[in-house]
Amino acid sequence: MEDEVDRLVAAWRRERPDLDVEPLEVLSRVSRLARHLDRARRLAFAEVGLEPWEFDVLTALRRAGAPYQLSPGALLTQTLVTSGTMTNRIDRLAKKELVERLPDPSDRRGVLVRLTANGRDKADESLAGLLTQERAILAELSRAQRHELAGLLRRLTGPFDNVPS
Amino acid sequence: MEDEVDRLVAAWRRERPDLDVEPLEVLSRVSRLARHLDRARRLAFAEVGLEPWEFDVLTALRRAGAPYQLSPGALLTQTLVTSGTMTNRIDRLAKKELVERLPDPSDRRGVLVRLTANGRDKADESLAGLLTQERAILAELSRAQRHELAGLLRRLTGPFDNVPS
DNA sequence: AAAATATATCTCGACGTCGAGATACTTGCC
DNA sequence: GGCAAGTATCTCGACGTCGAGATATATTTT
Repeated sequence: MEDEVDRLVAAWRRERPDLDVEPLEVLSRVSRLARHLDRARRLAFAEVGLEPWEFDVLTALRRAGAPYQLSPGALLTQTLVTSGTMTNRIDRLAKKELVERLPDPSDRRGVLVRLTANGRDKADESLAGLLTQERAILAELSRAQRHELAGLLRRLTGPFDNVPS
Repeated sequence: MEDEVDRLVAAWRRERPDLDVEPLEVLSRVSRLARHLDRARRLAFAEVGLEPWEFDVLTALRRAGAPYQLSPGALLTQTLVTSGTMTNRIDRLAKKELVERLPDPSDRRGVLVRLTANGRDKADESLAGLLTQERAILAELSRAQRHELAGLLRRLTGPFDNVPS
């Protein structure tokens, strides 16, 4: 099946036959697919009354395991947002009583963000919904193909996730 | 090489062994990689004095071929933003004299957005820079692997790009 | 040919993100 | 111990996006 990137690449080959646009075959698809996924996730989470950004924060805490707490800094590296954004997110989640802020006992500069019981329920509930939706999207591929795809993507994300930047 | 998604998946398997989180192996990597790419692109374009969103619009017009014009609606489907956003983008690009708005002669509701000579130069210049950067990221993979990866991604983007939604 | 429906674009207020700088505490070095 | 450099978080103004509604024109229906 042809997609928008096939059309995009064909257009470049016509307009700029001097350039090798092969990299776009992979990376433009990644960007566009991510955008489609954002939209789809927004719809799925609306049923649970959550925004995608709320899901990202709540599930990062949920994954940490009991007592479901992390520093804002740890949340930054997991969610790939800036510090100002995270402060704002925590404020809003605290106002909805899905998380609470505690002083870090081992570092007085620091803070710990902890999931409330309510927040934990939301996290569990929304994860199940997300997985159902993602399974439908991935039904296009066989199990072996999904594994292959995951492996190839890991080679690209690895360098980003492992530099200190 | 392990990445953040490997850690994420391992954490879920520990916390929620009852759930099958295999879909995350693919789709979380897509979302995270897209976010890394956004950041990298922002840096690359800054050298040319462009924002990523400006690149997206200018190159869509450039690809259309002479006379380098498209309707706002056509730009919407290519860039995956909403109509209000596109109006705003065109306004700002017009103020910088990279594009101009013309009435559509065949539909008086419509408008055509056309690249100026200046805008065309910017588009060409920034595309070359982007490709250089993307080639570096993709150097992790062999030519055959890149082709394989592009093919698998196409199976996922195809359904999104071909529904009338 | 009038009415109803559909389409293309724009308007505008609400919202989330960014990012540079500020603050407060900690760590390493002399 | 005291000072310099480093680190964690927060503050806040600027900016871009969203999305529902408004407007104008096209197309279809009766």
